[in-house]
Amino acid sequence: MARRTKEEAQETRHRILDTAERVFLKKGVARTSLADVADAAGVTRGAIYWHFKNKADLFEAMMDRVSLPMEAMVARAGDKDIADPLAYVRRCALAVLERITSDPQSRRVAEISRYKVEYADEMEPLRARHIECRTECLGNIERGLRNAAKKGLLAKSVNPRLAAVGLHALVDGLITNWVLDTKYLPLAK
Amino acid sequence: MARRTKEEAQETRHRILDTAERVFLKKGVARTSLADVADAAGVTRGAIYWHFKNKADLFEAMMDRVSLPMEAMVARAGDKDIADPLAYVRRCALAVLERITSDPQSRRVAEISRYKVEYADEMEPLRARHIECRTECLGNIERGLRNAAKKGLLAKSVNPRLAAVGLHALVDGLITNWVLDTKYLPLAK
DNA sequence: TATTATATACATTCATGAATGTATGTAAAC
DNA sequence: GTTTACATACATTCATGAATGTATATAATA
Repeated sequence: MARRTKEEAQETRHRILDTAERVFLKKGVARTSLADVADAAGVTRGAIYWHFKNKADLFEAMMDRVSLPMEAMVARAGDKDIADPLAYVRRCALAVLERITSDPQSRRVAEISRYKVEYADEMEPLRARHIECRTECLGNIERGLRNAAKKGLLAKSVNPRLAAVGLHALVDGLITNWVLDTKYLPLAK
Repeated sequence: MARRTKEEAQETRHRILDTAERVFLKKGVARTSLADVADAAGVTRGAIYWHFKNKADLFEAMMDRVSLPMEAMVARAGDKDIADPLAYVRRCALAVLERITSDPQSRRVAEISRYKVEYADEMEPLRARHIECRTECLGNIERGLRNAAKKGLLAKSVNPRLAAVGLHALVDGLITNWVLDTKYLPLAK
């Protein structure tokens, strides 16, 4: 096929990513071949190999589209200059839940990352990245809670570390279980 | 090879299951072929196909070995004749965490079920079973909390349903994250 | 401005290597 | 003698990655 203009190329790239999301969700990452994605996207494998190195690379790009913004939000929870850190942490947690439940793309990706991919072999690096991200996230929450305690906004009896771990686990568990089927109804909190 | 006695056959069956655990954990379920499992277990694929229908069947049998006992324990949380239902629920949660952290087999299977398998295609039935099990588990916890409230052991301001969902999500999240790397330290609670 | 060169954005083809399920063989247990 | 508990062999079906083809956008040049 003829060469496309740069904008058209970006368009196909995004189409491939969108399609990968849907196919991965349906068949699981391991069982979908790049031919599956290509067919569903109306291109050939050649196009995919042009834009991405391999399936792991495609997967990573797909994840980054939604996880990077989320990470950015949580990243500021530990900032010193936030007036009410406790409220910020709370809003963070709620915002993440709200986003997952309202934005279909976020929901799809969350479901894929929890039920449709195996963190082994060539996906192993993703696992490392996941751990790293979580560690950072926990650190930010902990710092936020510590700041809150300093300002007298949080009882000093609570261990910031354990509270951070607990909150994180709770949110993570809620997402994991809500994504499983939407009748689980967590939005209340 | 020569025919084995019935006990020997059961032994092979268990060996296959044990081996599958380790190989699934290492390579992920989708990427391990039955030949991989057979080689590691010192048998041929013929043996596996004799004892199990296919990979999904093998996987299910492997899961059942550890999940069935756990389910049984939680199943009694809703019983009417328990003296302190709140304490029982609490002990249940702690027992599950204790088991996962102390029993290597439970830990392996937990890690597999969370990070090394994709719930899609022929594994889809497992997803349905997972949902069903969770629903039942939530129901039991909720009943337990409701019984506790009736006995005045629990403040009536807490919504039993939401509390059950929250507790379940918390435990689930803790397991999910502890299994990721053991330095996460949840045992405190 | 017209021409040319080159990098781009794919499509097509091919070689290779699994993985699966089944069918069949076989020797010992029962 | 028959069934059991496997091993072996085979046919079929993908999936991958690389190699190659090709037409055009774009930039450089004249």
